[in-house]
Amino acid sequence: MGTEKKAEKRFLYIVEQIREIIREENIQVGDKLPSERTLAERLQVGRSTAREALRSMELLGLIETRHGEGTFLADVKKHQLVEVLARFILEQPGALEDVVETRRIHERAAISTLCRHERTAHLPVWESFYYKLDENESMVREDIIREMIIATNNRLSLKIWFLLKQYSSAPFNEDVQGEEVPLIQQLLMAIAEMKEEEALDSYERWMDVIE
Amino acid sequence: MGTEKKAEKRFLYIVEQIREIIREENIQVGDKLPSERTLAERLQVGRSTAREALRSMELLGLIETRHGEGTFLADVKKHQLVEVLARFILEQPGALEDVVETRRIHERAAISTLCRHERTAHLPVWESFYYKLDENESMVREDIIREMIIATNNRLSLKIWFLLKQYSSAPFNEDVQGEEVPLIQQLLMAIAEMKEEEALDSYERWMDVIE
DNA sequence: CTTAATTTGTCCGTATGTATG
DNA sequence: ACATACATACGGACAAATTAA
Repeated sequence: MGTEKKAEKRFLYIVEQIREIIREENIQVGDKLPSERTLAERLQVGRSTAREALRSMELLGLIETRHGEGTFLADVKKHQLVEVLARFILEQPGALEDVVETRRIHERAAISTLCRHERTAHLPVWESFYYKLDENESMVREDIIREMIIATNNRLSLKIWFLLKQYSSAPFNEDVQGEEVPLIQQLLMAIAEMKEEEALDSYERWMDVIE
Repeated sequence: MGTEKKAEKRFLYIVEQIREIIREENIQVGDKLPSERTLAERLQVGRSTAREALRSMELLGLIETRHGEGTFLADVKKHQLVEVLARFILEQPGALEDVVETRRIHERAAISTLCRHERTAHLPVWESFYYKLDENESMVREDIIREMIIATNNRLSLKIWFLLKQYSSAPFNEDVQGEEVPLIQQLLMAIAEMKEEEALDSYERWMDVIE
């Protein structure tokens, strides 16, 4: 009753159960999870089994364990999984291109969405970006694109983008450089004017420059 | 020498070690890894510790373990991490709309890509679909769209789409019904003629009908 | 079909290092 | 300094599944 789900793997089931506990107890980011022994007892499994589930979640960056202190719900931005998985992915030919292309899919989609709605096309952020670029203020690429995806209000797309960004070799966390400035300004202007095609075109030329 | 990396966490270090073994022994996708006991002995750790590392890798989709049989190197393209992350995201309110929209993002991107390349725009599959629809043969929606994404040759996008499809409420596995037929035919025709805008427009109207 | 060996799945007891009060 | 709570780690034991003889 209630817990009748059939999971092929037990520890995957435990991961599910821990997720449920997090939800039921309304555990927020940074909060402490029940201890290993408590979890094991509550879920009616051995400590090793509970530990295997916890370790898996840790490698994914979902939780954070501190020796002698406890287990805590992690901020997703910890992304410990990235370094581990990136190495695996990079060893496979052709995979990196897929990652970059998929990242771009989400970026293009965000730009299209912005251009198609009055509200998102005229957010004060875009003007603010425009003037910062004009005044040669230091700006990071990923901040601009992140704002765009955030504005679309699709958190899943944002999450996927955030993940793919880490796999991308592109220097996304670097400052905007010389010849990019006018291209980004064109992009911002096109969004404000709701000219979708022009915006996407500026975007493509921007990407051609930095990669 | 060689293994002088300082890992805060032991099991992360073990994950690295296992990776090295995979590389050194030239273990290919589908091949069997050394048994847990062998690994533990080779890496000078307890079996529990080795298991925690293996389980972490399993949750990431890097390996596959079969009870009583052994541990095998998995195809990384399975990308189980997306699935795990997605489940966490889905608990947030409004997530379902995000899923549907994100799924559409990948579908639109595929259609755009198809229209922009001679090779993908003129695949025999599209003609075959067209005539099947004409002759009122039974066709499933997801088969058509899946073929489109496969044709773009972006396996990551395909994986994400496949995942999102499962969470979508849309009856994607059902047969194509009456009024959809002409819309899909328009879509297929537009792809063959490489008319991107027309194709996307047909796609939107198709989606409006079924959801 | 039976049996034995191998391997993963699970649990427990014990010992140790670390953080907190 | 001490006690408590917790994660870390090891190794043994047995169950369950698979494979091969």
